[in-house]
Amino acid sequence: MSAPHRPISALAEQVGQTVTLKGWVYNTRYGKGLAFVEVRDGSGIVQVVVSEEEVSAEAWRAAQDATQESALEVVGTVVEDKRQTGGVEVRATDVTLVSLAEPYPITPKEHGVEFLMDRRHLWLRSRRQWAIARVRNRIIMSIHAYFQEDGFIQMDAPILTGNAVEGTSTLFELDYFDEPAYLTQSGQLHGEAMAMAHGKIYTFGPTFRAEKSKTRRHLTEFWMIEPEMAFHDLAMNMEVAEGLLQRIVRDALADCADELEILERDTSALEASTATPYPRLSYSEAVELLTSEKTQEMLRAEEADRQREKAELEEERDANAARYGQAKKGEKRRIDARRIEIDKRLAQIEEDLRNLPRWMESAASFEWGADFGGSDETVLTRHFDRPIIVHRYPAAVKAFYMKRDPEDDRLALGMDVLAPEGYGEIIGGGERATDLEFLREQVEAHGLPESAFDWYFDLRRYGSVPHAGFGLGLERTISWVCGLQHLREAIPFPRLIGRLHP
RNA sequence: GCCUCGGUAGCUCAGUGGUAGAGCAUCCGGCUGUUAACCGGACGGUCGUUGGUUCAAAUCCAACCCGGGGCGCCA
Repeated sequence: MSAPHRPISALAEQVGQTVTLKGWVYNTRYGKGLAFVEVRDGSGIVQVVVSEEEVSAEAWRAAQDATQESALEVVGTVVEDKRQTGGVEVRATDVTLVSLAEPYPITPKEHGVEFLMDRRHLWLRSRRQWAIARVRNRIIMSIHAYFQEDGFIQMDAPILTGNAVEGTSTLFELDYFDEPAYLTQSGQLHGEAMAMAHGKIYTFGPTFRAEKSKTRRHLTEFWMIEPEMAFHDLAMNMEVAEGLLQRIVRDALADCADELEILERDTSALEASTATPYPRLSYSEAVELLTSEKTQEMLRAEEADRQREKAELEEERDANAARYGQAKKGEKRRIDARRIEIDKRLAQIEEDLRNLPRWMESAASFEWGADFGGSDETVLTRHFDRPIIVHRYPAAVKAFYMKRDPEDDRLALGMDVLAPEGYGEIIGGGERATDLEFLREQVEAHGLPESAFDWYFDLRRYGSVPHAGFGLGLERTISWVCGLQHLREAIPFPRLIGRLHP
């Protein structure tokens, strides 16, 4: 039986004690008679110092052999050292190699997206991916806590379904004992049935969309949280959504400070989202803001900002290039690294400069009745420092089950929550129609097969009540909180068009 | 489906018609405290594929394959 070992995250409380660590080699550095081995164990990373004079020949050999990601068992003394992250290091008295790793493909240097995605199973070990997974876990727990503490019951909607909910999205079709079946694109309709049994429920499960989207905001398989509440109207629905996001951000800021620092997240940008209320704009108000001179001014200012930043970066790049020839090696590496950064940022600025005129055009020419495009949503959110709730959309652009606004029949009581900083729609939902005849008409008008909805119509026959709910996209929420550039980092094994492996 | 950018060493990239390059990784040697350690050396290439232009193609042209980003759609 092997010795009991301690998690690295607990070492700070064990200064002066002898401990046993089990983990993997994250990085190594060597001096004469001295080896520095960074060990990670899933809970954290610590530097182990191995001195040739202080350990056996076998242990010294093991430290020399330890390639990146080799598995190790280390016995040593915890020593305070303020230079280290975590404030401690371990002075080894014994090192045993559990397994020697072959040359590891993911080095501590830069890698491209395709290379890393092909090795996603290994990439998960990297510090940044580790931090994202921990924030994901924190967010999941916050969601459960928020609902559980408020009397919601977690229930599961089926993943295999016989019909498309909204009739618009492209679904993954499969063969179900010679019948066509689909992977669910939403658990909402079943959620409504469960809410009529329990009052307040939420589902937490995978969702599938077969759209051939190639953007940083789309996955073909993602996780969605869908609360559904009986005796709730649109205003109450907004309060639930707002409270949920507030809880998620508060918990992440309170409990994931280290992770967000690893991710270099600007947490001050998240602070505003811990305070409610979040601004509520009706669709019509949003259209007014979108087409306003204020929006044009904001976008012009943004364009000028980009131009200025572009000029500054180009100047810095040229200055670096000029002194590159005489620079020493270490300096050259710094310049190279900085140039990669500058080039990346410049590419983004070029893209923004191409996009901004189109955004201005799209915003200015927007006409009441249309659905917002991605850029319109982004433009709207730039006026605010926290999520905004847009409600009462034209019925024509929303799903068949939405309740109409009693004060304006052109409108549906739907709502979208748009995250700040360009993260877009993270919540979509609304108040559901309660009238059987209205729903029948809508199903027909949308060209959907009435037979598929017989059970759904029953919910309006037997005790139909006002009710509402929404869907929260987990990965989009994680991306926002973590400040990610792409949704694919927010889930352990992302499924995208052209990506089913590993 | 459309638009756009890209594919050069294991990795990240430079190389715009004239003998294929750098840093890192790997291996060897050096250095008692390193933080993407550093210093010296070695190893490492059908320049995505096919065809064309040319005395000569990584470089120019065409088609195709693969990937990034954007639009539409949406969480």
